[in-house]
Amino acid sequence: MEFRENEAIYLQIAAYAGENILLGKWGQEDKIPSVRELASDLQVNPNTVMRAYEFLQGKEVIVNKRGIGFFIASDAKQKLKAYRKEDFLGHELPEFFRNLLLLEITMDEIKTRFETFIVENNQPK
Amino acid sequence: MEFRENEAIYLQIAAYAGENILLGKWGQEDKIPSVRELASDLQVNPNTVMRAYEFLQGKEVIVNKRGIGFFIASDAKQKLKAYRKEDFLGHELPEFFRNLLLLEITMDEIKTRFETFIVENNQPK
Amino acid sequence: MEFRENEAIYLQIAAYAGENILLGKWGQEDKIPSVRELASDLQVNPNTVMRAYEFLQGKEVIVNKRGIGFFIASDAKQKLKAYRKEDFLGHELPEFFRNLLLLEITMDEIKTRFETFIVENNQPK
Amino acid sequence: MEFRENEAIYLQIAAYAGENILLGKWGQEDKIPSVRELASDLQVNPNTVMRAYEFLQGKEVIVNKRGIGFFIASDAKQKLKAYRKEDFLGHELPEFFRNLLLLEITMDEIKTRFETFIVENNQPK
DNA sequence: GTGGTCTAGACCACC
DNA sequence: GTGGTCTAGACCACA
Repeated sequence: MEFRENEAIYLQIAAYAGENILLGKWGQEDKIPSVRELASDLQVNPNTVMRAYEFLQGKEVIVNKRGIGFFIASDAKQKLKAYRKEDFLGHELPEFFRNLLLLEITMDEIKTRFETFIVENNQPK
Repeated sequence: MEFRENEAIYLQIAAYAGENILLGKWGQEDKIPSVRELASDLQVNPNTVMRAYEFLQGKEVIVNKRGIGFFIASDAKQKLKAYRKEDFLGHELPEFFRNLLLLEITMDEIKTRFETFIVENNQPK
Repeated sequence: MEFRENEAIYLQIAAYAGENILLGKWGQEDKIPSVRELASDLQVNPNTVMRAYEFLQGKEVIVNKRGIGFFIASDAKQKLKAYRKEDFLGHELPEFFRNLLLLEITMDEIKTRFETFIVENNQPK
Repeated sequence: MEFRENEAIYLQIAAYAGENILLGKWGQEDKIPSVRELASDLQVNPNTVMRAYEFLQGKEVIVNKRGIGFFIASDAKQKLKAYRKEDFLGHELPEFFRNLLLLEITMDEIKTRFETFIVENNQPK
C-alpha cells in the first residue's frame, strides 16, 4: 500500500480499515489483523498502526478484547456509514454545489458523467 | 472568519481570496488588502496572510508590486477557474461518485437537493 | 460475569472470589471451583483463572492440595478483612474525603445516600 | 513529580493537569505549558506529554490553537467536575458503601474520621 | 516558537 | 501470542 503525502499515515490506515469494513471484506464481529501483522504488511511501524486502531476504537468502530486482539464492533458498518453521511451531506455536498455554480457546470453534465463512471467501474474483478 | 480545524489556515485564507476573485468582489487588476490589513481583519498573524499571498503568487493569481502591494493578475479569474475545474473533474468528482454509491444516494436525490440549494442561496444580500 | 475494561481480568476474578469468601458463599475450608470449571463459567481462558488463584494463594487466602484442588484457608475471612481494612483506611478513605471536598458533597448527603443504599440492597434473594 | 508504577504516566499527567484546572492554578482559557516545556519539567519524553494533552483534548477539556499552543477550554472546570461526579456517584460511592458493610464500619466512624481529615488538611502552607 | 507524525526499539502486563 | 506504554530522536508544517 502506498500512502499519500499530505495526509497522516495513521489516518490513511484507519480509512483503509474503514473501507474494508464498509465493503464487507472484514466481516462484522471478526478479528482484524493484529497490530504487528498489519504493520509488517503495510511496511510501517507498529506504533503507526496502533494509532490508527486507537482512532477507530475512539469512534467505537472496533473494540479490543484484552490479550486477544481487535474486533469489529457489531454495528461498525452503520456507524461508519452514519459518520460518512453526516460529513457528506453537511460539508461535501454544499461545497460540491458551490463548485457547480462557480464553474458553471450543469446538473445534466454531472448526470452524464455519473453514468459513464458507473459503466467504467461497475464490472470489477 | 472561522477556520476549519483540519486545514492549514493559510490555505483557507488563500481559498477565501480565490472566492473573492471568482465572485468578482475583488475586481481584475485591483489592489487587494494589504497583508497587515487582512491579518487584523481575520485575526491572524500577518505571517500567515503572507504565506497565503505567496501561495497565490506562486500560482500567478496575484502579483506583487514592491512597496505598493499585491494586485490581482489580469487573467486571474480564468486561471483560478482552470485550476479548480481540473481539480474538480480529476479528483473531487470521482470521489463524489464513489460516495454516492457507498452511501446509496441516488442522482435524483442530488438533483432535488441541488434545486433546494439554489433557492436557499440565490437571494444574497 | 462482565469485566471492567481498565482492570486486569485476573484481578477482577480474584476480587470476585474474595467476595464469595467474605460473604460466606464459599465456606471456610471448602474446596473452591476448579480452574477449568470457573473458567468455563466466567467465559475466560483457564490461564486467567489460574493467575487469579495464584494471586490469592500468594496472599495465603487459598491453599492448593496437589491433584485435588484449591481450598479456602482456615483463616481466610480474617485475612481478607485485614487486607481490605488496611487498604480502605490507608488509601480509599483519604481519597474519598478529597473527592467529597472537590465535588462539594456534604457528609449529610452521603449519609442519606447510604440509607437509601441499605434499603435497596438489604433484601437479597 | 513522581509517578505511580501501576498507572500509565500519560494518564497521571492528564490527572495532574486536571487537578491544576480544578484548583484554579491554571485559569480558565489560559495557555497551558507547551508540550516540550512540561516534558522537561516532569522529566518525561515529549511524546508522553503529547498523549496526555491528546487525551484531555478528546475530553474537550483543553483546545489547541494551531502553532500557538494548548488552552484551557472555557467550560473545562464544569466538564471535569461532571466527569468526576459521574464516576464518583456511579462507581466509587456504591463500592464505598459495600466496603462499609463488609468491613463493619459505621457511618459515625466515617464522620469522625472526616472531621479529623478536615482539621489535618485544611491549614495547608 | 508551537504541535503533529513517524521510526526504531525496548519492556511490560495480560490472555 | 496480544495490546499498551515509553523513550530517544528525527523531520515537518504552521504561526
